[in-house]
Amino acid sequence: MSEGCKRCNCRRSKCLKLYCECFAAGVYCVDSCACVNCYNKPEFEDTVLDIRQQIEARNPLAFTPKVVDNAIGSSPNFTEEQDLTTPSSARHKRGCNCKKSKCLKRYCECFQAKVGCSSACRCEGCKNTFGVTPEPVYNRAKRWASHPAEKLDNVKGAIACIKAPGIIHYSPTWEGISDISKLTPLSHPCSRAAFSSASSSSSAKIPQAQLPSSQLQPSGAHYDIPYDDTPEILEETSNPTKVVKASSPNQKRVSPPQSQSRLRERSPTGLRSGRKFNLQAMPSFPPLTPHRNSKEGTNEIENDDK
DNA sequence: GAGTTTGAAACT
DNA sequence: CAGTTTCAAACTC
Ligand SMILES: [Zn+2]
Ligand SMILES: [Zn+2]
Ligand SMILES: [Zn+2]
Ligand SMILES: [Zn+2]
Ligand SMILES: [Zn+2]
Ligand SMILES: [Zn+2]
Repeated sequence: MSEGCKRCNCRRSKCLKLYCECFAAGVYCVDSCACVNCYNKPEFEDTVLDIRQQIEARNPLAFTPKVVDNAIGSSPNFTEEQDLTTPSSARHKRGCNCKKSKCLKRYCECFQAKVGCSSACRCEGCKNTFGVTPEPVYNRAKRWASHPAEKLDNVKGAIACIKAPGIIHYSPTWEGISDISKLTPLSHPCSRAAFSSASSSSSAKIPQAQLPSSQLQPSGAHYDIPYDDTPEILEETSNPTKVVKASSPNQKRVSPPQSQSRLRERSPTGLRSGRKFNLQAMPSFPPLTPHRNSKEGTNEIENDDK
């Protein structure tokens, strides 16, 4: 069983857009992926990183975990273990925008992540019950901040629009405020896949700068995100042998998206080669957003026709 | 397996 | 920022 867990099945994104689950997760595609024209491979590391940065520039949180657990650091409760009977205070940072699924199918990212909807969600007719009353626990309904967001449309028989737990802070995008990064409880079905936290050596932990004072920033400028989560994403392979790179056999680093004119098929356009440097022995992938490079030029990808 | 539905991501 | 298009997964048959 279990053949390799199949991953993505992209056909037109070259696995270089967030449409690709692998790319979005910050990992390279694997053999079990059924993608076509995949550039999300180590051989195209340069391109992958370049595109990643472009997307990241557009949305700094693009590669941030979509779901975060608000409970962490929430209360001084050191209970730490919440056992498995917690209502899961985790929530989707950007929320969903479901219109027809009522957040009861996997079309809904909240549902798929098994987390309750929150005020960040703009779903209609939400019936998602995750995050609330996980079980018959003696837990009183904590006041979930049910958000009145939803229009009062006709409620077909009482609705239980439960949304977000009280921890929700109203914010333009609280997605930025809580980045605790901790989630993805997904157990990787596949054997090895993402990393698991390198524990190993001690030293190193990059505390990174932290803004001591308040970081409350209502709206306004997006100077820098409040905190950058720690999205470490790595990937399988641990190639003990050597780093890829340098070798550059005959691969053509190409860059795909150069904005190919809107002509059908993205035209091959010219290539722009630039240079980028980065990387340091990465286990596998994109480091994340630890540093920001000014710009990178880049390469091009071969685009294929339709 | 093909075909439809769905909502995020991308684009305008 | 909203409207539209594109995309790949979830779902249905
Ligand atoms: Zn893909
Ligand atoms: Zn893949
Ligand atoms: Zn791929
Ligand atoms: Zn939803
Ligand atoms: Zn939701
Ligand atoms: Zn919902």
